[in-house]
Amino acid sequence: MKKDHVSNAVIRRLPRYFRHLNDLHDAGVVRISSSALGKSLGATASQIRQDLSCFGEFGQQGYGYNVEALRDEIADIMGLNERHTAIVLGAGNLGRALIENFHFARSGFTLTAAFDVDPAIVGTTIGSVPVHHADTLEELLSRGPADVAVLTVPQRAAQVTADRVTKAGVRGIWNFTNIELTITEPGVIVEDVHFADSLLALSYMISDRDKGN
Amino acid sequence: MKKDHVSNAVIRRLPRYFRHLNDLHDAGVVRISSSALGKSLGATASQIRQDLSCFGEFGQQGYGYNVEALRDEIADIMGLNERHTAIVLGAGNLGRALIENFHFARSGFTLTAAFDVDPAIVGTTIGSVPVHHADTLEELLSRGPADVAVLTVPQRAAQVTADRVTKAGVRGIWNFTNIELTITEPGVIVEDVHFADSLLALSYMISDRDKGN
DNA sequence: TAGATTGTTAATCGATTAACAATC
DNA sequence: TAGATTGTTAATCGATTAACAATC
Repeated sequence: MKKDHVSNAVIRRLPRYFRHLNDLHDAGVVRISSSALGKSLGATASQIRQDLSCFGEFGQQGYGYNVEALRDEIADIMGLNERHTAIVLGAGNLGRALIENFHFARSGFTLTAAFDVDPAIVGTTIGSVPVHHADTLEELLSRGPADVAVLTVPQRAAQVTADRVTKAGVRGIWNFTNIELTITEPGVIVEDVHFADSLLALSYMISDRDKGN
Repeated sequence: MKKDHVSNAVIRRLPRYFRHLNDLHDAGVVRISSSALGKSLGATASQIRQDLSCFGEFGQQGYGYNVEALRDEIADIMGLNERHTAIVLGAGNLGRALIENFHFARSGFTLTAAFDVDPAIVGTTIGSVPVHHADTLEELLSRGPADVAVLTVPQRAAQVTADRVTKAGVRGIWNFTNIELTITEPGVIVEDVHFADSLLALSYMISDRDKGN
């Protein structure tokens, strides 16, 4: 039974299901049961069935799930077929690395442009993505809007840039700065990729906490 | 009352507390109550007090918390003062971007070396970090071990490299590849930074799910 | 002292797991 | 048909929130 609200925990598991089903498909697996899928993912069969039931009924009693069909369903649920577009704000090291190496298309995104202020790179092309001057952001977005802005600007420019780009109609910000963004525009989603938080969590987990006791 | 097991949810919130307390400290704030802290973080006072109580008693009735002292306590809890070391495996675009831009020291880490197979960069230095040939990984780690390996190699090299480096005594892997690593060495922690998962979650959240209904 | 705020215990809420009738 | 496995309802578990006595 389709749910109208899906919890964040479920949403975060979808990409993993997708990735795993892709691997299974590539390996030639045609069908899989929730318990087999659960075993290979380190989850319970119950959880997988519950998760999927948020979106519809994709299995068949006595058979399980068709790997390819389920993968395609999950892709569709995640919006992979909606031809989302993205722009990169800040074509420094990280921005450049993402443009050159991250496969946006595999997540259903088309990278249409990058923006920077450095005269040395404005006007150039990274991969096949043109780098425009940040001053032209609003103008270019008014002509061709983008769904998501990849925020890879320096910390100090993060909030201002986020303000500009949300005002210009972007619906999501993929935030690689370590800044906690404040969004005034309603309905805009911020997805944080806080490297430092991640490394600190790892630091905690490898630390010797029992020194004293 | 100190807990011996701390839930993952709590651990993931610590870096955010730390960051926020740092900002407050920089802004000259000396003391703060759990309710004020909660308000500015978008959390309940209860949650903050519960979270902190996992590690000890850092507040004072009628007063609240000393911002600097609490920040330092949290830093210590996360292992920021343990002088952890890290190496980077794979000095391509992403590895290079991390070396040049990510402030490892702010998370308590010292970057001691990078490794790659590309003869064009082996022997060079990125920032102040020397790039060694991957063949010398075991030898160099046996002389000077590292706590964490930053895994920024190509997908196909991910599992083999993880195997090598865990065998060589690394205790944590900061995994930037999109591979689900299998770790045989006991006690090794993998912290995944799955860009694609993050972007897909964002894709889901900005998608029009009500098209049909 | 009076007011404020802690740490902790109890209550609630939500997410995960188990159980099972339905059915391929 | 018999066995397998689903989708869903119920039970359990864990995490968040509320309440409050202790006390600075």
